[in-house]
Amino acid sequence: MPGRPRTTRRATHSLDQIVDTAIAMLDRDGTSGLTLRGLAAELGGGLGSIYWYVAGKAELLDLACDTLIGRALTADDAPMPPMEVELDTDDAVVLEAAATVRRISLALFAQMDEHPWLAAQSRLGGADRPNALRVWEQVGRALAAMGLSPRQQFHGSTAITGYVVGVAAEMSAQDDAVDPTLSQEEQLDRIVERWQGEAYDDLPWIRSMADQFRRHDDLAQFAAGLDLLVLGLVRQAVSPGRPRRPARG
Amino acid sequence: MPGRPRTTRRATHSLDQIVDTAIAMLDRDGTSGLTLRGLAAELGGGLGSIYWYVAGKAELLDLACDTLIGRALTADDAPMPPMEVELDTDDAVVLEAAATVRRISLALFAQMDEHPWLAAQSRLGGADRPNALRVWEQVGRALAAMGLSPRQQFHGSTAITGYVVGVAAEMSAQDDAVDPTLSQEEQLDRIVERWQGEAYDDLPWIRSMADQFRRHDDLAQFAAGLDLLVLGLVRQAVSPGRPRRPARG
DNA sequence: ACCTGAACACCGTTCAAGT
DNA sequence: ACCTGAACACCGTTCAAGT
Repeated sequence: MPGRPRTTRRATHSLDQIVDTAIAMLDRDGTSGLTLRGLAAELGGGLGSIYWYVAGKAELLDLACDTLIGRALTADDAPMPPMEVELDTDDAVVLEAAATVRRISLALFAQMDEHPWLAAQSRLGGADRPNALRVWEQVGRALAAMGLSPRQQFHGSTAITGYVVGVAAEMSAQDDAVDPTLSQEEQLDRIVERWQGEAYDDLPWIRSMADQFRRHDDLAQFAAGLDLLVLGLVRQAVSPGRPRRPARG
Repeated sequence: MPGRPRTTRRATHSLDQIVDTAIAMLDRDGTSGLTLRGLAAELGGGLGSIYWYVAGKAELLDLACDTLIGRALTADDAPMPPMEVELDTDDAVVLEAAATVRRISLALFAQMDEHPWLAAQSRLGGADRPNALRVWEQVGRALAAMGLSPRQQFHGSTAITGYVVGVAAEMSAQDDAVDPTLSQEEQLDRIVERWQGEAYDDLPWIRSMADQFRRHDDLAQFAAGLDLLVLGLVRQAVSPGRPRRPARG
């Protein structure tokens, strides 16, 4: 790994500028559309100079991902749809922890919704992604505050992070699959049309979902499954017959 | 899309052979290690002949993925860890549907565990993946049999499929991140060691998970989160105040 | 300390030519 | 109908040479 610039004396680039431009290119052209040559051209510099700032394309992608995950960590404007399931407890600490898990997950989803290439790149585990680790930390702390056992904390944190990345990736891939020149409306029509073909004759359930699919909302869909997980975690936390959570602090 | 071979008269290749060899290469070398030149060499033929069977690398990957998903659909040897949560209902139809969702999910996970490149490629939605669509269909039918509303079926099916792909992808990525020449034991040690470094000084929760992580089991971890989702779906199905599910048949 | 661009070793894809 | 391999248009990465 090359050194990061300590002084900006003669630099015409900066790491931040490179990463920001890379993110803009990724948003426009997708992961395979990000090219080091293209990036150099966009930056108005030579191809090789990028290598003074990052070790290669993989590290550049790591940085781009972690930058956006970092924005999710500090975002306070992520949409927060109301919970549709009853958590069925009045334990304020548990409820607050559940709200924290929801808030982080929804903020992550908002970034992955805005940047359709992100979910597929998001190894939230794995080192050299400091902000991803911070996501894990915050989810884990919330589950600990709920009073879950260490084992439940461990399993619960991977369930939440896996769910977020997986559902976002599926949704992003679905959007990629259709002609992007069409309107949102027409894309949905095109897919539902395909479901009427004879290839789907033995997939009646998918066909029956045409109505749901036509008026579906990615955010509501994401939140619905998330809340199933949150509900399950809260049930574990308040289930009788288990030792109470330790006092905080 | 080129035609598929109707006769095998003079063919030295077949589509099945190409896909199977590609899967073997993917297992050995990963997604970026699968090369059309390498594949041609392994098949003992020319580079161009592959293009008579598949339109390109993307279609080859689609076929490889869908082949393995198809194996998950017919597998009856996938490990089935017992449920650790109480479903708290004796409705036989609901319990059977829950078992079906669990069985499909665990069979998919088994494939993704065995083929670490699979999860990252798995757009389960999206057409031109017939077996993936069949997974969706089967999960959806089970949720319908539970008596969930169409909206709950729709949200539930994306939650399950998203969870499976997401958790499997995270676990596969984690395994990639460490030196594969080391033993399983040593890889875990290496990661936990890193957690003791000062970079993790403000990530105390992650550090506290060292014990859990050292003796973790991917399958148990996957099943634990899956069961949270299944529990949530069953709660929705049996919650009072909703119209009963229609009789079957 | 930071930048440049030619050079290298690869890719996936195409296609005229074969059998 | 099926196969071949040279040719093309790209990649990411390296590195000697610049300022």
